Order: sequence, then C-alpha cells, then structure tokens
Amino acid sequence: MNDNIYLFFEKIIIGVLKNIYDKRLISEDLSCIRVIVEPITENDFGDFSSNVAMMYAKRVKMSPQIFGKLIMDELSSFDFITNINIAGPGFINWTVDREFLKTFFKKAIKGDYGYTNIGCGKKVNVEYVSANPTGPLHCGHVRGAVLGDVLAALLKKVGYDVTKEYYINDYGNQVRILIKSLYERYLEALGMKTFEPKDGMYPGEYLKDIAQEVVKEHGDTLTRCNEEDRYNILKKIAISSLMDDIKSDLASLGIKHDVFTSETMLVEQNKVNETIDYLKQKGCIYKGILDMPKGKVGDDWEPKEQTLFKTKAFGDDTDRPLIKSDGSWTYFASDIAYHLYKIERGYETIIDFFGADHGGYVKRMQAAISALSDKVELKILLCQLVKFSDNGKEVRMSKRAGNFITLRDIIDAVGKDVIRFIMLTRKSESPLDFDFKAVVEQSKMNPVFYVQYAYARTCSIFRQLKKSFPEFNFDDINGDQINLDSIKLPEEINIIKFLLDWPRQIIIAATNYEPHKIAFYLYELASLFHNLWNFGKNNEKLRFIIENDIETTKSKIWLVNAVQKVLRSGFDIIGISPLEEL
RNA sequence: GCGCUCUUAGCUCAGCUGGAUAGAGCAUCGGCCUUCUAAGCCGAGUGUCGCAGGUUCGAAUCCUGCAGGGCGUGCCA
Repeated sequence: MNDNIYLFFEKIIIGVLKNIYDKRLISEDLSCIRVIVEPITENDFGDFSSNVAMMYAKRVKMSPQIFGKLIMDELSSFDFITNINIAGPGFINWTVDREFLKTFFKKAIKGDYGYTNIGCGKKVNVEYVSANPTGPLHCGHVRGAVLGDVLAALLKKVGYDVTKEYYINDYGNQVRILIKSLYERYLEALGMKTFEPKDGMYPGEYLKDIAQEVVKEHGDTLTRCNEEDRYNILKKIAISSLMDDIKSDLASLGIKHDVFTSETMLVEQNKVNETIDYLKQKGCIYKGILDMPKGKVGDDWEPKEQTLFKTKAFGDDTDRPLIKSDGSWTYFASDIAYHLYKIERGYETIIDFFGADHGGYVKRMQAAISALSDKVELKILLCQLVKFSDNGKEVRMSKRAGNFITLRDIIDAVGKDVIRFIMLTRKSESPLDFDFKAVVEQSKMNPVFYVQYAYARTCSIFRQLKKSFPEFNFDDINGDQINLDSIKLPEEINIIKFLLDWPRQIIIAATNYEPHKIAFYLYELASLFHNLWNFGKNNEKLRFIIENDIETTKSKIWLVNAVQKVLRSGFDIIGISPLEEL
C-alpha cells in the first residue's frame, strides 16, 4: 500500500478531518468517510486534487469553500505540500515538492510495484472460454478468452486467490450429435459408407482424424458392440482429443486454466440430482406450464407441463425448465449444480465471462445463485462479439458448412501478442472490429508494436549503456543514495507522476473488471516515453546516456529503468512479450 | 412485445465511475533521421457527447421517456 501515492494522500486527508473535528471546527467526525484523491491532468491547477470539501460540505453545514479552507489550512502544515489552493466549485488542489515526489517514487519502484493486497487472499473463481468440445476453438472465442485471462491476472495482482476455470459442456445434445457424426466418420474410415452430413451433424474435417484414432485403437469392433458402450468409448476419445486441441490452442495464446470441470462428471456424481433436491426442499421447484413466449415462436410450440425453477421470484423474467422432454437435465439444471459446486469449493466471488449471445442467460443464473446462497457474489461479464474482416470486407462464417475461422488461423496469421493487445483496445461491452489486413500490417494502426517498441527502446538504451560505461553498476540506481537532481524536465516529472498512477490504475481496472484499462495505460506510458526519447534526438544534452557524465546518466537510467519496470509488469498482466528488439 | 446492451470529432474509439476548457489514434497539411532503433517525435483544424425532460453546487457519466443499431427471448449450449 505504501507505494500508492493516492492512498497516501487520502490517509493524510482523513487525518486532517480528524484534527478538524478534534478542534471542534466541524460538527461531525468524518474520519471514516471515503476520501478520493485524483491526479490533475491540466497542470495549471497542481498535481493532485480532492473533491472531499464538495462531497461533504452539506454534512458539516458549510459551503465547500469554507470547509475546504479548513482542510487547506491543515494540509499546509505538511512541508512537502506546496501551492495548495481551492478552485472552481470547491476542489482542493495542491502541488507536491519535486524532491518529495521523486523520493516517494524511488522507494515505491524498488519493490513489487503495483501489487496491492486489496483482495486479502479471498478466493475468486474466473470461468472463461468454456467452449463446447465439439470442434476446435474459433475466432468467436478469442475475445472472452483474452479478457477472462487478463482479468484473472489483474485480480491476482491485487491480492485475490484466483482460480482460472473451464467448464466442459460434454453432456447435452450437442455432444450426442458430435458422437453421431464421429461414428459416421468412423464408418467412413472403415470404408463401410460415405459420410453425409445430415440432422445437423458436424461436417468438420477434424472428425476424420479422430475417426482414424478410433480405428487404430479399436479396429472395426465398435460396429459390433452395443450402442451404449460404443457411445461411451467414442465420447471418451472424442472429448479428450478435442479438449487436447483446445488446450493447445489456448496455450498458444498464453492461456492456461487451473481447473477443468466436466458437466458429465456433475451428472454422473449426482451433483445435479442433489442440487435440484436441495432446491426442491427450499420450495423453489414446481411442475407447471409456461406461457407462450412473445416474439418469434417456433411452429412446433405447444403447451407442456415441465419441471420449473421459480427464477421469476428472484428477478428473472419467467420461470425456467430444468428437465427436457426426453428426461435429461437441461443445460440450466447442470449449470446450477456447477455453480453450487463452485460455492462448495469456497469461492466468495464467482465470475463468468460470456459472449453477448448469452446475455439472456444472466438473469436466470443470478436468480439461481441468490436461491443457493446469500453470501456469494456472482458477476457475469458479457463481451460483445468481434466482427472479423479482411481489408474492409466482412468475413462471413458458417459453422454448418464447416468454413469458420479457427483461433489457430488467427494466431498463425498475426501472433499471440497482437491478438491479446487488440482484444484489449475496446471496453468489453463495445463491439470490436478485427481486420486482418490492418492488423497484419505492422503499422501505426497497430498499437501493440507501439507499446512493445517503447520497451525495446528501454532495452536498447541499456545495451548502449554497456558500451559507453562498461563499469556501470545497476545496484547504484537501486540504492537510496542515487542522486536525482538532474531529473527536472517537466516531461520527466510528468512521467514520474504518470508512473505513480500505475498502482491506482491497477486497482481501478481490477475492481471494476475492466482489463482494457491496462492496455490504454500502457499505450499512454509508451507515448510519454517516445516523446522523452525524441528530446535526445533533438538535443544531445537531453539524452539518457551522457558521455563523460556518469552521475547524470545514472539518474536518467534510473528513470528509464522505472519505465521499463512498469511496462514489463503491464506486459505480464496482459500477457504480451517484452521484446528486447523489434 | 419484453429483457440486456450500445450511440462521443469525417472514421475507429478513450473519457480515472458525478468534476474544472470533453481527449487519443487514423485520415489531411507542414516540420524532424551523418544522432541512445524514424515501427518514433513535434505543430495545425474539427464536437447539438443520439433526442427530450429530470435529479444537484456540477451530468457524456445517474433516473425517466423517445429514436436508432446489436444480442437474447420454453424442452440448444
């Protein structure tokens, strides 16, 4: 916490409020309120600002100006606060002594900068990707995959005990169809018939390879055994093979889940039964007939009695069925069991990352969770779909025809770093355009190179440093005794101020579940650094390495090192590579 | 019909969760490479924050209504 200058000042103001109250200058003890300190972007006002006087003027029955004046008088007793003033409708603005700013940052950057323990080791489960194991991952999965992964990394960074989880939907109808398709491919591999995709069967070529595996392992014996055995054998091979492919694709994206939970396992171990029984006991389940849905209705709709969950009582639009007409569990039923299973494992916060096409699912799942537990928070995050195009032309996909862009295609085309960064250049609720041509071109259009270039430049400086000062010792710049007097350009101070914002940005991004903020922060930091770099292009005296002046060089290198460290730790969070050369 | 979500510069988007004169990139025009990497930097113009109300010291941000786009809408996952 002591590396966060905003928390530092917030604490100071809390202390000030206490003092004012002790002196009976105000009528109410405000020392337990939440004070917010923010950076000031327009430099004319100062470095930092707080709106506390405006927020609480009413409660102490004063005008913001008068209340602010009281706070201001107390604050001016701190010698590192200079130029304190009240502006506009009652902002308290102050400037911080440059030596203090540098010393504060010098201490902060030494440790695990940016790590904050606001999570206090609480257990959080982040479920993401969870694509059906009926084929390879396609481009539609990429955004949720990256956002979920970065969010998990962020939560870890702020002190949560994070489990990254993948839910394998290996139980429902889709799997049944998959196995049917595989059997047809198997017969084809044995030369017994030609594969003809019908009844929604999966036409993809990948089933041919799996069929070959089956033939290798079982010969033609499956044509003779009973249907149930055959189904189970085929399912086991298919799911494990497809999950291997999925895992390997995810690994290429830098994603590795901690836990894989299988829907079939939940059913077979009676978790679904038990969950539904539990809900029955609570009186949440009944048999009934749902009203005909408004809007588009299939031709085959007819009223039917179903086993229903009273999700409407917990805020859903209508009650939801749990058992299909063939007697098996609906997806919703096993998903309730799955979430209870997560709760049983001790997670206090459960986060699900869904695509926008699952938006209709949010309310019923949240309803289910409130029925199961009043302690656990379920957060369902939706990310909008990605529109893929190539040189401005939209790439249309049809899963039925089997011509979809796989995740593998995208990784091969543009690489992991580019995908990950591009996915973070929008907030998750905004739709995202992904144009192959624009992305493949390593141009200005592509922010990931811009950010990686800044990092590479820091590395380049260190390489150059070795040539100019072979005896340079990095321990010198990490020690307390380093002299930072030559760090005084406004742009250098600005970079330090911006770097001081890093721990705060991480907290904002993590607590609001907004991973894209990190990408934007890094972009801006890169921009500030490129700017500083070019000072040295225009004026040799403003370079980072100054021949024959080891002391100045040391302090400049200290700053470069700090920039590099923050870039590096940002890269770790969003999962892109710190390339030393481009 | 109902629910969720989005609408900010010519285009693509940020906007620190209610703050001060709403910001970037692209595109356009002009400048900077015998130089720590020019995949970079600097300078120049652009706004009915979809529309209309409301809440208050203060609204792009919160609430209500309307318009437009996307997604969803029983026994798919």
